[in-house]
Amino acid sequence: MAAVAQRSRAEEVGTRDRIVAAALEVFAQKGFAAASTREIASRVGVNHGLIPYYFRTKERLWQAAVDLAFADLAAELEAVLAEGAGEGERARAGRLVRGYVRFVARRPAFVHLMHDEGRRRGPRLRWIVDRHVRPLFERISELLEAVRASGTIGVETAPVHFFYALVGAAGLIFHQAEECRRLTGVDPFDAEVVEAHARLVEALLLGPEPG
Amino acid sequence: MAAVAQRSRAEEVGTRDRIVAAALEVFAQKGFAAASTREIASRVGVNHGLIPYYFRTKERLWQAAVDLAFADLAAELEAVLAEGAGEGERARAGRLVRGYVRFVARRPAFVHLMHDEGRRRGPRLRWIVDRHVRPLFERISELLEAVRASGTIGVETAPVHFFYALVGAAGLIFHQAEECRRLTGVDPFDAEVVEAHARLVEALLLGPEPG
DNA sequence: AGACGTATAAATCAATTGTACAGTCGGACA
DNA sequence: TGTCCGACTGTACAATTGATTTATACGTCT
Repeated sequence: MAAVAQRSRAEEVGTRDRIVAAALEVFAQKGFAAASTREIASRVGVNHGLIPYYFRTKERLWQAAVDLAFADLAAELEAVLAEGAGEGERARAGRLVRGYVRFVARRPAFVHLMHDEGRRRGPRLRWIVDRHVRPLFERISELLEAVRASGTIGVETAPVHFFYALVGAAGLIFHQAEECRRLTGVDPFDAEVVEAHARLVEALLLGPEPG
Repeated sequence: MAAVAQRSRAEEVGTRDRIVAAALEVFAQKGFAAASTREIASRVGVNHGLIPYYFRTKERLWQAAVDLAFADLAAELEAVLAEGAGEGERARAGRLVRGYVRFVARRPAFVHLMHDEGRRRGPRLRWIVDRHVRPLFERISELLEAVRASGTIGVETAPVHFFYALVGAAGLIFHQAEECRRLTGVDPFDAEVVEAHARLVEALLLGPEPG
């Protein structure tokens, strides 16, 4: 029942999971269309025939990779909001924003994936929005709405603007990290740079902390 | 010397230019790797052998398309800043931000291109940064710096953060327009939505207009 | 009118891709 | 010990790709 691989029981990770992890990296780097299942298999060091074997199609492999990325994000946000339980809305929103910035800095594959898929109509967009993005959007919108009600932010703007302004301001520097390095010499993934960006995005979106 | 096409001199546009324009669309939609020169040629209605004939390689065609996109942006920003000549730094920066938002709404191909190429090291990134992005970055940084000096914005943050926060907040909703539609039902390219987004981004980055 | 060069088309090539398939190996269980 | 089944490999195939080459048609200049 354990379904341990024949090859060497020393590796507890399981070939399938390693394929998914590699797929996330490659899909993030190249985008869905340009990513090749052969490269993914080659990174794991297995035969490329294993991909149709485990996942049937490239698309299903992609779904598994996306599930992995979003599970990671959900865990991060959960933890961040749990830490701030009992605090005011502004403080919790601040935690959320900073937590999101740190997350995309730690897992740039997530931003790459979203920037790749969010722009093309098709079954993959439908799948990712309905399964992953919508719950996230509603959760974040709720919180932003609460902060807005407390008066820090201008009143007349629809939540969708805040959402994309937040996600865009938070993520682009990491999505285009290579450009940023070439352009300014700054490495966005440097710990201090990440923190500076987190503080800036928080300040831009939520205004100065009261008190 | 006029090099008018043989086929029908009625179309003054020239096959080559029409290929470049189509290439910009296709590269923006699919990304460099996934875009096929055959589809580009097919959109124009010419044989795909014409692309190596005019441009030698796919990469050079891409460069021509990028030049076209940035020429468009430069003209827009030039016009916007000319309009605001003589105004204060805050007002000019406001014009710039709103102008940029309107531009990416009008020419989403620009954002798509940048989001695609800004993330991968390689000759295309070097080319686009050195040729197009750096002048833009310096121009915008200058203006933001001037505004910052006037005190509206927090002092301790490096320009690179503002730059990517601005570009990200301004562009993402248009880059991921399909996602936005699916997620919220809102069409980002609707004129009123564009204006609302422009106002929001201006307010977030530059603070309330003094006076 | 004839030569020439440019613009376009058609056919072709080698490389890469996702997927299908047939086989091999090794442990579990009888 | 022998059979079975899941994990894995290697090969093959059709489709698509960027690029090369060859052929054709038209305008221009002499």
